[in-house]
Amino acid sequence: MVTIKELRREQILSAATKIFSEKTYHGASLKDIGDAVGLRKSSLYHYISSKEKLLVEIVLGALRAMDKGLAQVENTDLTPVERLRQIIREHVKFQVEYREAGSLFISERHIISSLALAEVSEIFERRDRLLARTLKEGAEMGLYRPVDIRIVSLAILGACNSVLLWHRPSGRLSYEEIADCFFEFFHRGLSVTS
Amino acid sequence: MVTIKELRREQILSAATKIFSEKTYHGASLKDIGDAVGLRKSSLYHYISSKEKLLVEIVLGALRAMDKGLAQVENTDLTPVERLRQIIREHVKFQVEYREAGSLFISERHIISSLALAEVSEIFERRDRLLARTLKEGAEMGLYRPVDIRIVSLAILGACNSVLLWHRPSGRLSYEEIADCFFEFFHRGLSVTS
Amino acid sequence: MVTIKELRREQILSAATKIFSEKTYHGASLKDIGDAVGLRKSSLYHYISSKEKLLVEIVLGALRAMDKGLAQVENTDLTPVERLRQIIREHVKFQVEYREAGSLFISERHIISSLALAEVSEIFERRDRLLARTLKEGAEMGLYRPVDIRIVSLAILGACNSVLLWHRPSGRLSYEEIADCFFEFFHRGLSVTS
Amino acid sequence: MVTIKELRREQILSAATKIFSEKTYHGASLKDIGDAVGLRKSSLYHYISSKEKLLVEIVLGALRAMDKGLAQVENTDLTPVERLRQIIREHVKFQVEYREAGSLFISERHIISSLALAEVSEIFERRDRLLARTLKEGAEMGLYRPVDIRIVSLAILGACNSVLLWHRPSGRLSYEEIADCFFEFFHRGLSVTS
DNA sequence: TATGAATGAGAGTTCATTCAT
DNA sequence: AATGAATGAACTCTCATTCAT
Repeated sequence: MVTIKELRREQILSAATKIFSEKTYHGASLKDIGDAVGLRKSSLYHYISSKEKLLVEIVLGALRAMDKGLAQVENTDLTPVERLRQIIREHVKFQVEYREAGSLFISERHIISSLALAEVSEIFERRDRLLARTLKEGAEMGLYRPVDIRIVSLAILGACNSVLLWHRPSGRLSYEEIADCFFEFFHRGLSVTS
Repeated sequence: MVTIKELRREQILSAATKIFSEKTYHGASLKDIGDAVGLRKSSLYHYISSKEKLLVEIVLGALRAMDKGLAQVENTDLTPVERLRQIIREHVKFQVEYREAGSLFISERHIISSLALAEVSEIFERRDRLLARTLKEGAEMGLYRPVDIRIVSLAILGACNSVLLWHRPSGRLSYEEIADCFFEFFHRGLSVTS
Repeated sequence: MVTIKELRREQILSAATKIFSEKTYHGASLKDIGDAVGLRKSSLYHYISSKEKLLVEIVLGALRAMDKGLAQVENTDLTPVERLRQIIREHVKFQVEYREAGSLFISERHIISSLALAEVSEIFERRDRLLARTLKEGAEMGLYRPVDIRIVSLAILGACNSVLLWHRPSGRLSYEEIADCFFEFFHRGLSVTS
Repeated sequence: MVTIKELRREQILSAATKIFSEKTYHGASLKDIGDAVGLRKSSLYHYISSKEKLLVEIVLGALRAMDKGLAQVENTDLTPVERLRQIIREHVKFQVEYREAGSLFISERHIISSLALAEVSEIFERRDRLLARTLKEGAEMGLYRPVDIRIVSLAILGACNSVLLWHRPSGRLSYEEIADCFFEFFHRGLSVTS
C-alpha cells in the first residue's frame, strides 16, 4: 500500500534528483526543490530530514538499483562471455536510467561517503568482484587473454560509466546498441587471437 | 623572471585546486583557500578577481596542457596505431597529472562553460577530431575494423578519463604502464582478426 | 484588510526612511534597519527584496503621493492665481510630510533613476507642465507679467523644495502658513503692477 | 610659492570633487580617485589624511569661497536693493561654480557637520544675517513690504541654491542672466506697491 | 499537513587604512 | 614620494533549519 505521503516523497526525490544534477548539490537550494513540487521549503521537512540525507537517499536509491541488476546477472547461469555482455549492459543501462544520480555520486562523493560509506563500499566491491571473476573465468577457460584484470576492469567500468556524460535520451542509438557496441569492442580486446 | 606575486598566485591556484576538488566548488569557501596559503580571504583578492574566475583558471590551465600534449601528437608523423598509443598515453598522463582539475571540470562543467565555453569547446573538438581521424585512418589502411567511430571513441576516452577516479600516485603501476595496458586492450579491440 | 505582514512592511519602510535620511543610503546598513524594527538583517528579506528596491519604494511612494496631490489640483476648476496657491501648498505640504523621502530623492537620484527612471520622469514632467501652464494662463489673462516661465518655475519649485532642509515639525509656523507666505511673495513677484 | 606637493593636492581635491558628486561619497572609493590622478590609493595618503577629511576639505573650500564673496558684498556700500541683487548673484554664481561641492554639502551634511560644525554654522549664520539685514533695511526705508523675513529669506536662498540641481554649463542662460531674472522676481515680490 | 516567520551562520566581495620597502 | 601587500571590518544577500500556528 502506498500512502499519499510516500507519493509526495517520491515526487520530492525525483525533483531533487533533477535539480541537484542541474545545479550541483551546493548550488541548489531547498527552495528550488520546493518550487518544483509546489511546496514551501519548510514543508519539505515533513518528508525529508535534511538536505544531506536527501542527497544520500537519491544516490543510494540508484546504487541499490544497480546492485540489484548486477545481482540478477550474478545469479543467472551464464558463460563468462555472456556474463560480461550482461554486466556491460547493466552498467550502460544504469548510467542511462540513473544518469542524474550517477553524476551526483561522482561530484558529491565526499558527502555520500561520509554518510553511507559502508553500504556504498559494499556495492562497489560486489560489482568489482563480479567483473573480476568474470574476466578470470574467461581466462581460465582459455577464451580470454591473461590481462591485468584490475586495470582492464577499470577501463571497462570507466567506459560504461562515462556514458552519463554524453548520452541523450534522444540520441541516435538505444542503450542496448551502445552496450552491444561496447561489448563487441571489449570482448575482442580480451579475446585470444590465433 | 618570476615575481613573488606570481609565486603567490601559483600557491593560491594550487591550494584552490586541491580544496575545490576535495569539497566541491560551492562547498569550498575562500576562507578555506586563504587558510591554506596563510592569507585572509580578503587578501586573496590581490591575486584573483573572483572565485568563479579562479575556478576557470584552474580548469583552463589543465585543459590547455592537455591540448598542447595532443597537439604534439598531432604534429608528429606517426602510423595510426602509434598515434592511438600516444593519444591514450596523453590522456592517461593528463588525468594523472591534472587529476583534481579534471575532476573539477566534470563537476563544475556549468560554471566553466558559462565563462569559457568557446575555448573549452574548441579544445574538446580538436581532441575528438584527432581521435576520430586516427581510427578512420586505421580502418582505411585495413588495420582496424570499421567500427562505430563515435561510440568507440567515447569508450576509449571514457576509460582514460576515469583514471582520475581511482589513480593514486602511490599506486602499483606508473601512468605509462596503465596507458600501455589500455592501449593493448583497445588496440586489440579494434584490430582486424584473420 | 491589513495583514500583519503588511504592517511589518510599513514599519520597515518607515524605519528605513528615517535611517536612510539620517545616514545616507550607502551609509546605512540593513543591520541598522533591522535593529530599528527588532529583526535580524536576514529576516528583513521576508519583507523586501533588496536594499536598492527598498530605497526606490520609499522614494516612489512619496513621489506618487505628491503626484496625486497635484493631480487633484489639476482636476479642480480654479483661476490661475488660485491654482498657483494650491500648487505651492501641495509642494510645501509634500516637503513637510515627506521630508525624509524628498531628501533621499535628492541625494540618491542616481540609484532611483537607474531603477525607476520612467515613472520618476513622468511625475516631474507632469508637475512642470502644470506649473508652466498656470503661469502661462495667468499671463494670458493679463494678471501676470510675461516672465521667463522656465526660470521662474524653477525658482518657485526650488524655494518650495528647500523647505525640507530647514523645516522642523516643532517650528513656529504650520506648513499652511509657510505656503501662504511663499504664495504671497511669489504672487506679487509675478503680478502686473500699475 | 607653490610646491609640487600642493599642486598634487589640488589635483586630488579636484578629482575627488567630481567623483564624489558623481558617485556619492560612500559610493566612490579612494581607488576611483587614485585612478583619476594616476596614483595608487595608498599613495593618496601622502596628500590626505582620511577620506572623511578629504570630503570636508572639498566642501569647506567651497563654503569659504562663498563666504568671501558675500563678505565683499557686505563691505561694499550699497542700497538694500542693490545689495539684494548682489547677494542673489553671489549665490547663483556659487551654485554654478561650485555645483559639485554644493551638492555634496547637501547629501553629506551629517559627515561634514560632525567634523566641522563650528565653521559651517558660522558661515551660514553670517550669510543669513546679511540677507536678513538687507531685507530689514529695505523695509525700514519703505521700499519693501514688512514680510516674514525668515521665511522670505529661506525662499530666496532655497531658490538660489536649487540652481545646482538643474544648471548645465551649456544651458541657455548665463548665471548672471539667471540671477537677474531671480532678482527681478524676488524684488517685485518684496516691493511695496502703490 | 502546510506554512510564514525568524534566524544564525556564512557566503563572496569591497574598502579605508597601515606599513615595510 | 610611491606602492604592493595585507588586513579587519563591514557590506548585501542566501540558505538550511526550527517552530508556533
